[in-house]
Amino acid sequence: MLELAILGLLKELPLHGYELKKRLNDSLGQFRGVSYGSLYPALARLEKLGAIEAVDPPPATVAVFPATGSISGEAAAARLGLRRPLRRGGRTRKAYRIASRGQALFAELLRSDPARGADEDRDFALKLAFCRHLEPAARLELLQRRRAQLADKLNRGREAQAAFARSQGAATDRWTRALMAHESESAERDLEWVDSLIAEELQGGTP
Amino acid sequence: MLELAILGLLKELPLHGYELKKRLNDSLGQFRGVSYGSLYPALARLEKLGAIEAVDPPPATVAVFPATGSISGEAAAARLGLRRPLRRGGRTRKAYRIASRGQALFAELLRSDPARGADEDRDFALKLAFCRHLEPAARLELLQRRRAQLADKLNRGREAQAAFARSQGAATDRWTRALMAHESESAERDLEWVDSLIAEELQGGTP
DNA sequence: GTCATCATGTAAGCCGTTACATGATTGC
DNA sequence: GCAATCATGTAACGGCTTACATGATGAC
Repeated sequence: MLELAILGLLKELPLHGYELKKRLNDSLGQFRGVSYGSLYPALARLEKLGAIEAVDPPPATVAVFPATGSISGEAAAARLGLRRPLRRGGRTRKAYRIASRGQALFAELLRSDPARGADEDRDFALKLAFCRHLEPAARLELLQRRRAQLADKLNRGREAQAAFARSQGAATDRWTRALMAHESESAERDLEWVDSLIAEELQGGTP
Repeated sequence: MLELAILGLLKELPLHGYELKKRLNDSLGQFRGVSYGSLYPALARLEKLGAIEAVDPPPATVAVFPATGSISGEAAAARLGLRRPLRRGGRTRKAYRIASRGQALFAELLRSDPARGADEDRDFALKLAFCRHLEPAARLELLQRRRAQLADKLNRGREAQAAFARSQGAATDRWTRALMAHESESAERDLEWVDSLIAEELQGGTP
């Protein structure tokens, strides 16, 4: 999952690890708490696979250099092979860009079978955040698989609720009862929401 | 987290690994997909800690022997030290019961700081499922910590939403927009729900 | 000159998954 | 006798967290 997120972010623009971590931390909610100890090894793995490659003139922070100016200067310096320590930021930055194998891997991960168990919500959220890179049919499939997943979850939830109601615990444990009811309601709402996304998708645009 | 769940289940009655897994899988939703490869080592860890101990006459499956009959027979056999292979089930079962250190560990885990990051939802759900074992003040604290956590999440979500709206992506990526909006709504509803639990708690009973 | 921030990495340890090994009992 | 289910474990592997090591730049 981390790989998918990295590839998705690098698909938009080359970034170095530190910046990547910042974006993972505050843009994709699921990666709050991702640490260098997992990010850098993940980058190393992806580089070894040939999915990403170090890009010589790391583009400066977007906000600072708005697409004009010193970037071309850095590119020129890079062409001359200077590779000098960079102005902004400490220790030499190592920016990565996505390679064509990475594009393929990204597409594959985005279509891959949904995670089973506890990660399924996050898995879907991540894929949805990048589903603009899918063609409509694949996007629809993503949504429909999620729909099935939620329907399953709802069924299991209702069964568990019913079983609990039949058991001796139900009388004394109002918290578990409340929890189960709330989880079922949440699943129902998620289901309705996914249905609305599917409906939008089928009529090809915002309603 | 697995330890807490195990202790919580063993607190009600002694169980062997296989049965424990079944209950984890279909009673506690979060442990769908927990495997023997994690369950048995967890039991071994807990046993080494002295939190649980093997109990000699493993009680037969609850539904099969409703609290009368062969259980006392097994207990008698155990007193005689027969320890013969058990009637129901294959390879000799090894049931565990919670020990007093386990009671302490359970209480400690139940009051422990909430997980940070991706696991926070599950962490809370699990603790709520066992919070009947907490005294009212500790239960209230659990709920209030969860409340703070959700308020935080909601703030971060709204910020991310606002940041996204200001960025170039908002125009083209309706899925990310929808995702963020839905996640904020979910967090709001969770917050209201926790508030209702807190209110119930403060007036000391079901409303 | 020193502190905060930027920046990259490694090492130890934990825990979880998958796959494998083993074997008893029940029902057909 | 064979398959399904019950039952317990181990081994290999992967990946994440925490903590540590290192070092440059810019602000004060």
